[in-house]
Amino acid sequence: MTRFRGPKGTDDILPPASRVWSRAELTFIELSGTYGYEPAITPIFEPTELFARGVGEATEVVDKQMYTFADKAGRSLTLRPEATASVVRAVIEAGGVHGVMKASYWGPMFRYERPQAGRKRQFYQAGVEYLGEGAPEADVEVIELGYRFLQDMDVPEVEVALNTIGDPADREAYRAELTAFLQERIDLLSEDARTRMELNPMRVLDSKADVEAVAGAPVPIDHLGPEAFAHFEAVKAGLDRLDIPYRIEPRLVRGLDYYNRTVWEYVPRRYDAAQSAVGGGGRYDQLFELLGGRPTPAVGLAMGIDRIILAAGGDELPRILDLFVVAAGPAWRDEAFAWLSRLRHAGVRADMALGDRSVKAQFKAADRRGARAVAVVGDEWAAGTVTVKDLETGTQQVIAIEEITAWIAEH
RNA sequence: GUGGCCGUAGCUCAGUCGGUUAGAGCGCCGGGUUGUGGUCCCGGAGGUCGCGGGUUCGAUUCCCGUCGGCCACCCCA
Repeated sequence: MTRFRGPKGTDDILPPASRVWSRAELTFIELSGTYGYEPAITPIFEPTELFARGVGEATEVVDKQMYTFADKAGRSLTLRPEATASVVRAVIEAGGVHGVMKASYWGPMFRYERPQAGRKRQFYQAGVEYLGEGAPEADVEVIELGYRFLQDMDVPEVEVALNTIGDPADREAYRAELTAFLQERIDLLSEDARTRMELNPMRVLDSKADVEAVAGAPVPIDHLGPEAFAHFEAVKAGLDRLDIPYRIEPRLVRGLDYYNRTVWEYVPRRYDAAQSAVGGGGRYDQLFELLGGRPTPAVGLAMGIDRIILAAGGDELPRILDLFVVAAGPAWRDEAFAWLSRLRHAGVRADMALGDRSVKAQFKAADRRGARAVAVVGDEWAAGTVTVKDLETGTQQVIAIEEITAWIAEH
């Protein structure tokens, strides 16, 4: 009998390690809720064409990283490599944005790549999309939200790498200038860079193989039209007012074609893996039109949950149980189990060890299962009392059964 | 997709210059006589030495393939 294994590049996240993931999900939902975002739940697969057009034919993601398959009717479908295209498609389909819409999402994404630490074929992103708002404060708000999320997740020393790539009209002139520059140095460029020069010359700027060749290259931030320039100035001023530290990174361009103006990434300084960005985002004012909708300004971000958990480091897991019920002997098991049920109905996070186990073994289980306290059901039950012990301090006392929730609240 | 390193208990790893009973630490289970964890002591369970093939009297050890992991490039969250 061959043992099964999970597919290459996938991770199983089991208890108790999944506690950290639950915490990340709850934290994100809570935080984005505070900023007024509500969940958008869209399919995990879409017509292949949506990503080809939305994300961009010339991007690596579309070119070679998609999980594409045909369904039984012969339709070409693709497991989503990112969520923005789906959310925008869904909103257009529902009639577009009237006023603004603030959507959040959480879930698995899929890219066919050679796996590495922090780079899985199925990975998890949490993100928000601020739709229908062109004001620079929207960019500021979204950047701040991602930054706060990383703080709440205890990722140390996060830096915001910030740039602007201007508007499409700004880029036409710039593109010609950049291409000319690259043409002069074509001998110094890597093979990758040469082919990329044709399709998407801006992407050569952040190629690690070409840092030297590209050192003096013209950069989009120096080729902004007046509106894009003013927008970027406002974004910077807004970040300053909110005390969000950032660093201008003129060569940051990002690999998804739909971005314009503001783009950024979050880079934790102490997380020195190659896959260093734990989140990123940008403005994408042309995407709605590109996908057949009305012109709608928008800005959004995506946070890489796998990488955030890696970057936060392996600290100890939180305790998840308020109370562990211990039966003083086999005679007390039924009573204890019934009481456990009542405790749970009352909202106490409680558990007990089942089966015939010694008191000692039950205490041990309480500790290992992450309980903060133990309650012993035994002879004192007849007097309407239980013995409770705080496992963190080691103190113990006898209390009335109905006082248990109050006691838990105090400990 | 390219190049490199690696794959022995649940985890981290040692080991066999090819030889018959494969080890440690941690973890897990039990015990140290009465109903008390996290420390200590004792005992126990647990291994197709990733998988397939080849060489050999004999392979976990050598060779090839394959699958998986890691690292760099690449890509991006």
